[in-house]
Amino acid sequence: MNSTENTSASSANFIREIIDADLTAGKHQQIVTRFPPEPNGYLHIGHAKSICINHGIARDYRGRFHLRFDDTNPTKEDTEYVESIMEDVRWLGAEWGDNLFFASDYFEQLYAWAVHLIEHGKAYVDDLTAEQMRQTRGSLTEPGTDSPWRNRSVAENLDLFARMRSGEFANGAKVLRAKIDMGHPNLNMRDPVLYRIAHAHHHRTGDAWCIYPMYDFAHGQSDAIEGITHSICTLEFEAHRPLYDWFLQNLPVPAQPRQIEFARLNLTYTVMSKRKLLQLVQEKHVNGWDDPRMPTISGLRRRGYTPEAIREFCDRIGVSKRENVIDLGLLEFCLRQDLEEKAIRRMVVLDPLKVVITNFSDATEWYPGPNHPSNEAMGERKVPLTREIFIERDDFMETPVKGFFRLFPGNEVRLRYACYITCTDVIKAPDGSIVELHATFDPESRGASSPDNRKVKGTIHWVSAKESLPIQVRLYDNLFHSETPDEAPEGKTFLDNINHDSLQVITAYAEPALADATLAERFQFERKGYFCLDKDTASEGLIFNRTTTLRDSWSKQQKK
RNA sequence: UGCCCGAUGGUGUAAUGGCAGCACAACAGGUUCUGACCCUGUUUGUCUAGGUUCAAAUCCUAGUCGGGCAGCCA
Repeated sequence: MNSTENTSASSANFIREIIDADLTAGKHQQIVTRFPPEPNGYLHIGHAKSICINHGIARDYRGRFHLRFDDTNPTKEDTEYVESIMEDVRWLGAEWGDNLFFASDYFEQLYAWAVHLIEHGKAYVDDLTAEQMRQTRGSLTEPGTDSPWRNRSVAENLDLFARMRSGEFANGAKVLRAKIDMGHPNLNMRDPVLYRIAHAHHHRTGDAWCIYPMYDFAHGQSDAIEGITHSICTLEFEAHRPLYDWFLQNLPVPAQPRQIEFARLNLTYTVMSKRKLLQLVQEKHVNGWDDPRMPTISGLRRRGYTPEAIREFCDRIGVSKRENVIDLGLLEFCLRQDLEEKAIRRMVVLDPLKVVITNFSDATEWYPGPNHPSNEAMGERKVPLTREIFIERDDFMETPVKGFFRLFPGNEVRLRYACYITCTDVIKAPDGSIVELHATFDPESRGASSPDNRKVKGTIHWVSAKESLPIQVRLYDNLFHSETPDEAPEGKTFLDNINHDSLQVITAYAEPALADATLAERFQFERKGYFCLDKDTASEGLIFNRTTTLRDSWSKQQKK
């Protein structure tokens, strides 16, 4: 059972080493992990990292994975978030089975444990205001001072705490604090607040409570109740670990979970804090939590990312305690790797330039093309060729630069799957802009190869002008033009780093077969990128999101 | 200024006293009915200074730099 040989791709990391050591020491029969979101926002790619770590460990060690909502602050939480979080975790493939929990389910037990602390002289009701408490907490360099209410009798504390629960006091009038050490070098140990009064409606417990436990008083004990063996969280909770352990040692809890911290994920060209993401949504810099430019799970999903790509990414970035900023390029690499295999190939012209094949009849000829270049099982479809077609405007250059081997006057290229054409004329508007091209095709090249096997360097995609389908395409770019949007100069904020050209909506022309697209499918518009149908399609006609572009060594070379 | 944590190519991550490896990126080539995919090759690294040791990325000491902590948020 204590298998350290992982069958999956997940690699060893310092957390797994700790678990291996604990197993070797005989501390556990089974490993139990959990993902503990607060339902106050949507999940993002950083949460995916945590989910993958926790779920991956439970899977590889044949243990259990719990989904537990840390819902101890009714003023910020909502069932809308509970639902979106469950959908996202499930979509990522982290199954929790019957192990769905809520910290609010433990409120009664937590209350009993608070009473236990009071009875043992380890907690007291304090009448200090929030402001007074801040002033007496001391500073980073100076110790705090004891509250004048610190030495109330057990009986008085018991009475007061019961009255706090019964609703006798107003918000903020009193709190329950642990009696630890106001001079402790770790600020979290300076008599931390355990319970605060909040006459607020809770999304699950309704109006049953008007006092709510703080995170510190709820988290570790919830872990203990569920038998969590390793409570994995991010670095900012490191300073809370002594307190986490203090509760476990001073309360009759059924287990002794171990907290382990790792560094959260940071990605270039994006922000990851819940507060900032919420701000982007509320101030309408994006169109909701699932805007395809958002790093939220729902945004990535709508953009066309796959759970497999995200999981592969989380696996590759590793786990450590070191601050990190991962190159967005790695996420895109994982995406392309997955989509290359899954995407159905289609031809779509995003920026059309009309070409008249002057020696072509008025008939429509249908040519077969595979749905995938190396997976025959994906089948094929037929593409209609007519006398007038559209090609990509940038696949033509009147005066070609060095190295350009697509269409230019006198040059022959292959129309993918169809035939060879040679450009004969360039038709221009009075202002000099190119409005149309004339070309001739080689009848011998039908099927996209010729009997003489002559070399045709360029192959371009195209659609029939007559038989194509206009579709709306949404082209996305990074939401921020800065690699590190959080780093704004004096007087500026991350909002000043927003890329205002991150969304471009165009009309493109697609081959007829694309009309059958479904939400579940992924497409590669050949030579242009990966795309997927957007959910808006239902009401407005076919709408596609560009998930990401293809690697493009030509344009990269041109920029030099 | 107190306590805690961290530091390996451009980025991320291995090496757990014994040849600094892998991936992404970059660069150069090959292949190609996608300038995609795929294949081959190249460049780039142990924060600094001492110490322990036959041997240090790894252990010790000091420093430097980066991060976290003073919510009745999580």
